[in-house]
Amino acid sequence: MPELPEVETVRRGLQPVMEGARIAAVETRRPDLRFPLPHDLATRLEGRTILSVGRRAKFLLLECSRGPTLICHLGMSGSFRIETEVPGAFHHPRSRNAAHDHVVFRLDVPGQGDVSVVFNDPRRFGFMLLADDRGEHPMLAGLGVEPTGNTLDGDLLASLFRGKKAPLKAALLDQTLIAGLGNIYVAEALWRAGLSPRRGAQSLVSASGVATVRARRLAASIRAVIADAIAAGGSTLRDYAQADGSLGYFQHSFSVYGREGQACRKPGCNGVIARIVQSGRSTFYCPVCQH
DNA sequence: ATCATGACCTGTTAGC
DNA sequence: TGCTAACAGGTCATGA
Repeated sequence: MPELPEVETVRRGLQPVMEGARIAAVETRRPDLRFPLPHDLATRLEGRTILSVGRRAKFLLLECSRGPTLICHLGMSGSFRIETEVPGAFHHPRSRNAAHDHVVFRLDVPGQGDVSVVFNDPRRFGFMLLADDRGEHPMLAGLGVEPTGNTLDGDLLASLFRGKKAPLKAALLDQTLIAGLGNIYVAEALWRAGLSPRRGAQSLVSASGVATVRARRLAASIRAVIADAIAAGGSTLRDYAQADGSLGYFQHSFSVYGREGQACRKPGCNGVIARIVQSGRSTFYCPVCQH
């Protein structure tokens, strides 16, 4: 489900409640998600104060007092919801299915009293890990650059793609190169850049190793689509919702994702969006204006 | 090393 | 209407 913009949206929803809160208790309703939950999850976290709610790529990072950092990944179907003890309070769209509530954080929130943050994940592709006391973990060590901010430019993209035989689609999904893009935003970025997902990644590098105009265009497109999606609160597919229950609306801005058979939205282009499979995943693109 | 594929799970939807 | 197959935003382990 969640790519970087969705995880960032979740982070922003959790931050006002979790940051500064004391973890009173951690309840785990099953021993594992994608990986076994840390056996000492509760004992390491209970009694600690959450110092910050951060994000790296698609990982949420809860940095706690006196050491531990909880690393959370939402996988495909993970979500958090915030529950206050007020009767009749708002119902999160996913709270219907409490069978998939796997981890509950009981928090003591200054000024708000008792609040629970519940992790729900039907497919259980999500996971939670504990980093060491420096906030480091092998799962984070190999991650590439963030596509936010202005770090990612044509030159950096060219250096990442040098010698890469993989198609652009696969290279952009590679979290060790750029960290945080997923199936939706790769498709959208390539459409904005007018580049075919089938084009070899190394074709964006000139013979001398310098960024081509295509590399610059793609870097700009990636940054723009990620920034736009974050500003829109991410994309809400199916009934996925943010921690506060509200819905993102970037899905209304999709140019290619999920639009097979529909007209290309590029002004003046008469193409029809196609769907192909690359690396076992759907790729949507316009065969007319993306080369 | 690099790349593509299958596996992991459940829920929803498209199609017969 | 009901059953089945395909598909879903991610990542890891495998084998070519």
